[in-house]
Order: sequence, then C-alpha cells, then structure tokens
Amino acid sequence: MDNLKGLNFDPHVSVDCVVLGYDGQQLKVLLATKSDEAPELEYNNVKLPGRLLRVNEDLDEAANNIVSQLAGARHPYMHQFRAFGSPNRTANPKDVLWLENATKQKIGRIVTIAYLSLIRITNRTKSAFNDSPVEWFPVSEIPQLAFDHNEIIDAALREVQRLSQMRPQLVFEMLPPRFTALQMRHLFEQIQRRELDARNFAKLVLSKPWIVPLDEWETGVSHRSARYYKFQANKVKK
Amino acid sequence: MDNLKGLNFDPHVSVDCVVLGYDGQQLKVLLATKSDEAPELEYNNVKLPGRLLRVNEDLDEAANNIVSQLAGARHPYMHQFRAFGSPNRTANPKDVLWLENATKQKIGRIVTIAYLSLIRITNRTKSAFNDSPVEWFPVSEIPQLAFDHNEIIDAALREVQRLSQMRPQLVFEMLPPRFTALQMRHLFEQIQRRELDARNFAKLVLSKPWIVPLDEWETGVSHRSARYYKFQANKVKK
DNA sequence: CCAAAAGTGTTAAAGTTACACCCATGT
DNA sequence: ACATGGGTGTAACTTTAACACTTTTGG
Repeated sequence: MDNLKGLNFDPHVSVDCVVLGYDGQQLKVLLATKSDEAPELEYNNVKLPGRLLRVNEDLDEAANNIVSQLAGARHPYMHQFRAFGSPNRTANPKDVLWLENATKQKIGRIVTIAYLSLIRITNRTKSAFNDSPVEWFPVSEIPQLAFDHNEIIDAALREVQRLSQMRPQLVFEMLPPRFTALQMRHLFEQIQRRELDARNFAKLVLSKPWIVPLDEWETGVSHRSARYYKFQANKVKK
Repeated sequence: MDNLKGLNFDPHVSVDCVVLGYDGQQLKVLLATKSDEAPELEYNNVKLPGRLLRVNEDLDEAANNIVSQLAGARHPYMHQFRAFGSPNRTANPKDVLWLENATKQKIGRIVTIAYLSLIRITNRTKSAFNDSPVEWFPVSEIPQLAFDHNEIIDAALREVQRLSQMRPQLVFEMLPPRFTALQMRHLFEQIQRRELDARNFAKLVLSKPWIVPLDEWETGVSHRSARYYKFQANKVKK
C-alpha cells in the first residue's frame, strides 16, 4: 500500500463503505481481500473497502473518493449511516497488524464512519482498492470479516431495507440501464427479505413517473418475453 | 475544567449531545455556556454539551455518561444519529482556543459523533457540565453556537421529527409523569412544525396501549378541566 | 350567562393486501 | 402440445384526513 505512505492520515478515524450492487441475480457487496504482503495472517483476510481519514478531509469527501474510485463513476449514491467506535473493534491483533503494516503507523482504537453506497455493477468497477483486490460477494454468503465489519454490513442491510420502503427510487441505482419487472422485484425481495406480490409490485413501481417502459423486449427465452424498463432519474421530484 | 486534565483523551474524536426536553410549553434544548475562564472570547460562547472521547471508551458509553450526568437519571433515551467531520468545523480560532484551554491539548480537526437524547426536564437536571453552566433554550430561540453546533441541532430536529412519526412512544420520554392531551399535542406540534387535528390526534395516541388515562383532572382552570394521562413504558411492545 | 378549552364520531379518499386467469414464446 | 414465466384487474380492508357541536368549569 505504497499510496498510503507519506500522506497525512489521522490514525483515529476511518471511513468504511458498504457498497451494494446487483448482478441481475443476487444482491452483492464489494469486499477487499488482503494483499499478499502478509501471508502469515490466515484469517479475517477480507474486509470492507475503507481507509483512514486524511487530515483536513471531509467524511463525505473521503467516502466519495473511495467509492467513485471503486465504481469507476463520478457521483455514486451514498450516505453516511452510522459511526462504530467500540474499543473492542480493533481487539484482534491480526487485524491491527494488517493495518499497521499497511499504514506504517501505530494503531490504537479507531472510530469508523460507515457509509452505504448503491451502485451499478459494470465492467468499469475496479478490481482493486489500495492494492487489495476487491470482489463482489453475495450478501447471503459473506465470510467472517476483519474488525467489526460483519456487524457494519448487518446495519447497512437494515438501512437499505428501510430506504427501499421510504425512497424506493434509490434502489434503481443498482439496476442496469434497462431491466425487466422481474429483476426489479427480485432485487426488492432480496433487500426486504420477503416475497412480494408480482401484481401489487408492478402496480406500485410502474405507476411512478421515473419508471419508463421501453419498446424493447427480452429475447432468447423459452417463454413470453419480458418488457424492458428504464429508470429516469430526472423524473424524481424533491 | 480540571476534571479533564490528566485523563487520556483522544484529541480527534468527540461526542456531542442534543438533549431535548419539554417544559409543558416549549420544546427546549440543553446548551452549555462558556465558563468565565476566558472572558476575552465574546462570541460563540454557547455550545452543545459534549467532550472528547476517552481512549478505550465506547461511543454510546460516552454519550450515556454525558447525558445521564446532566439529566440526573440512569438511562435516558438516546441514540447516535450522525457524525460531523468537516475540516471547517473547527475553523473559528476562538472555538479552538476555548477547547485547547480546557483540554490542555493541541487541537486540529475533530470528528464529532452526534447523539440525540430525549429527557424529562426535572429539578434533578444538573445546572453544570464540566464546570460550564448549562441552560434550557427554546428551540425557536437558539443563539449562534460554537463550531457547527447549529447545524448539528438542525439535523437533530429533523431526526426527532422522523422519530415522532415512526416511534411516537419515544416522544413521551419528554413528558412529565402525568400530562394532558393538550400537552401531548403541543409537543408533537412543535416537533413536527405543523398543526395537528385535536380529534385525530386523540384517536391516534389514546388508542395506544401505552397511554393510560388516569382518574385525575386538572384543577384551577377557568374552563372544563382536562384529564391526565400517563405513559406506561412496559406496554410498548417489540 | 359568558368565555374558554375539553371531549367526542362520521364520512370520504387514499393506500394496501389478497387473489387467478389468459398470453406469448421456445422446444 | 406443453412448459415456463409475463402480464393484467377487482374487491375487501386499513389508514388517513377533514370537519362541528355539546360539555364542563370559573368568573
């Protein structure tokens, strides 16, 4: 992590990002895996993308920096949802060692500000963050992570569940430029962890001005082909 | 602020608490006023109660510590609602000077974790915090505060507005042991910044199992006397 | 008896939930 | 022709919003 050396980092505050995406099948979260610099650490070698805050760097700025770097997009949707500061969160010496190795600083307890980001998975999504390879993991198969990152993801999943009810248009940040009604519904079902009635769901979202039906249909399926829709962000008001 | 000296404070992270209460008339917020140690500082001499985080202290623990000290109660309702970390928040040299004077540490940018707390105003509410006198200010008459504390209060007021819709029982943390329907409604009206229909409001809250009518009535008013109710926390489910 | 606030019910509109059949396509 | 998922409407119920008159009390 040479790009971390020599810069002015605050060794007490970090920003971690729960980046969610949808590949058309599953809700996924972007996780960084340990670089090979310290192969002696066998466990907890997967974590959320994040880093220490720079001196004079705003929280939103740091998060936007991290996520836009990963997403390959300028202004991905994100918002801060909670700070985590338990003294136990850096209790595992292996986690701390990894971080100290990477930052060349002595690390004590770190308060982290957690962000939720919803992005579209594209081939512009970068495959590395600060020299750690990153990978999409289905949220149903998240391994044990470093620090308290499992707890942070749990909180993020509750947050996106809440969002999907209060501001459903945000969920469409994760869908591709065109998508079928089934894809929409499957994504909402995974977020809300319950089955949704297809007719009621269609009524609800298709009545929104920001869901626009296209004159394009699925091809190559052995059943009636589904219509494509697009999301029109500028039709979302207030 | 001798009680701050000699302890191990993290000079990068603080906890600030927006403590709201209701005196039967107005929604109020508890603010600390500068002690007389530095009378040369003329402006921004009022701020939120809060302090730097101690090394190895949990965020919730720090906030609970601050508020229970002020409220004179063991477990006041509170929750973290947002972190503020703009590099500009400690831009005013007067604010920083005050803090450096109090902590005897060199202060740079501080990330603060903001908590919202809803308490009952009683005569057990302490009148000082870390040697600074504290005072209840009507939320409609908040002066210019130190740091970004006006912005933090604005965010807290939006948070309590949201809470009053989603978990109305929390609002009753601010009401006295017995209260009239009018008092309830006035409090909700101030939180939501709109008038509420008296009949609909009565229907809504009086139908809740945790609002219990008492056989006690207002006295000494020159009109029909109002019934008292109490809040029964153990009837709140889930 | 007057002034002031307390207390109380109905209706309309909007939103939510449950539920079943025919259609288009590929094999 | 069959298997697969696509697409569509209605009725019951629940929730929310609007709205006015009679009662009680003190002065």
